[in-house]
Amino acid sequence: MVVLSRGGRDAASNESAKAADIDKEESDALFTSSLARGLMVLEAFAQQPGPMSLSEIAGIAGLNKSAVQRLAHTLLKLGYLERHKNGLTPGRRVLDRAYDYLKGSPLIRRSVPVLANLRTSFNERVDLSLFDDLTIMYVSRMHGKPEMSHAHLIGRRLPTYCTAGGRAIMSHLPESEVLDILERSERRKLTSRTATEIADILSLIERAREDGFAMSVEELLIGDITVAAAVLDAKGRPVGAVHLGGGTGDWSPEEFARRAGPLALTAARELSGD
Amino acid sequence: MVVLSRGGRDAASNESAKAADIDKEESDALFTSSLARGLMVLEAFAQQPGPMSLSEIAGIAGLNKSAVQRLAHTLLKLGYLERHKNGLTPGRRVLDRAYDYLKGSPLIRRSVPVLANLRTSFNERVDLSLFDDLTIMYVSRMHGKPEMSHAHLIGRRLPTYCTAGGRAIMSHLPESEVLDILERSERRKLTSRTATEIADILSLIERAREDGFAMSVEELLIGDITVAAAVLDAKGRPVGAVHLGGGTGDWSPEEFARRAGPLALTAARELSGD
DNA sequence: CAAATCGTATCGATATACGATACGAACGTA
DNA sequence: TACGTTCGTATCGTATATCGATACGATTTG
Repeated sequence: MVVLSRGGRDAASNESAKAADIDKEESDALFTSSLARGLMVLEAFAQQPGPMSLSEIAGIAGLNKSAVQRLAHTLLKLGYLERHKNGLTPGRRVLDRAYDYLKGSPLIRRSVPVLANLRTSFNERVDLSLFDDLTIMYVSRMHGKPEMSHAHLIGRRLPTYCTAGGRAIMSHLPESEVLDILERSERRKLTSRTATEIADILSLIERAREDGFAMSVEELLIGDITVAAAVLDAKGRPVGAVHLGGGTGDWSPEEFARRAGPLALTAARELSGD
Repeated sequence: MVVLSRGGRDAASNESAKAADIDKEESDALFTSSLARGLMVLEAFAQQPGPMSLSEIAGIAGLNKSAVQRLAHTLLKLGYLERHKNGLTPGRRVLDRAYDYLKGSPLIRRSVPVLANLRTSFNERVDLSLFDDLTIMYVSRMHGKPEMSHAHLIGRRLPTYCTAGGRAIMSHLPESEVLDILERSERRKLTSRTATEIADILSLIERAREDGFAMSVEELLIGDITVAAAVLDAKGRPVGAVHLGGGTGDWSPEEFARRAGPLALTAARELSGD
């Protein structure tokens, strides 16, 4: 019997917890729940970034105190947790694992020179994101003008439905899959200009399909304008996007699209076809 | 009984495996070895970044095939591993955990504007690293001139003994601790100019103690020159370093020290004392 | 000073992870 | 075509490692 309380599971993964998943896991002889529970302890810090006590972790992860005691003890010893004065925090070891991921990814490896060149020819923010269902995850950033670098950390996730990158990606997906994503997305207005109606988003995606790149003007952050083009794998499936970002103070949307769009598209094509 | 084969343990952690650790772990009722074994599966990718089969993982991690089958199955389901055509690779979930770490760290949070300003006033590479015994780990980078950005990824570790940051950090440690670090370090010549003799390194550290910052000229990479100052916690213990890097084509070591040294020191002080 | 909460330690029961084994598919070679 | 290897996957009886209730001293809080 695999004991995975609903609360803990939902807390851990925001998207992949469809209704059927739980049934699957319950009848899964190969599933090692000790490992899953240990990871739940780490995942608790997604909900509360700061230091936490064992009981707090237990509450968020949906585990009893004894389990958290043992699992945290183990993670502490292995460096995946660290002891601070106010409680436990994630440990530096997690960055080692992230490094392994980045180092092992051919896409990310190849992207370094391409993005660096892109930043040379266009002195603005350059990002690479990976497609992951309802979110896109930022994995690489080359800063443009320092005044525009609001803290974007590696591993940050943003919604697929309202980002330029997400829409560029969706423009390479079949309609049914796009609708599935949009319907499952919690489409909130992050700014007053965020497109949240499915019809509106579909027409923006259609536009992106024609242009080869997508644009988002102040939909995530006032003052920010982003253009993005999708990176495809060998089979033509979108796996990520190249983003170029600038400030509305420096650019009109039309100018930005004219200048940045083709650059993003070229770079994305260069990275495509692993 | 905690079954942790020597090979697997060593593979996983390069520094914290002192002789006593194994005895400790053997008589540790709280240690959850299933969790540890699961993490060993992930840690295998530190040795071989690319896609691996179950057997390959088993070989590197020092686990039998059945264990890897179950653990990998679990990690796969949770997103910590991904399936590629040639085998398994780390999954995007590991980047989520890294994000939690970065987001939860007050030092890293505070460093973003400071490093951005630093890059404004000094148009070269700016890094933040964290001290971790024999290595320092890079956690933040602001790129300078694109032509100088060789791929430095988040989570990369470099030796403490031969980096400017490491020596800046050691200049704030008691002599006994410095000697301990130097003696346990495998001091190799990474370039012809790498300082490897303990006496030489100690005098460089002494120099750093006087100046407030350390310098490393082509000790890691020919053509590269780095200056760094240590970031201290509230108790005055070094926790990391601010690095400024430039090219030997653009700077003489003396010029670079005169210009970059004080900037690194100021930034490091600004980040100190949490 | 009492109550709550912290981290830590102990321990018996049993659910759980273990690992040997088997099987079909895919691949490369003879 | 046939064979040998290695892959991923599935099964299962057993031993034990994990479980979770419980207890304790130290701190903190009201």
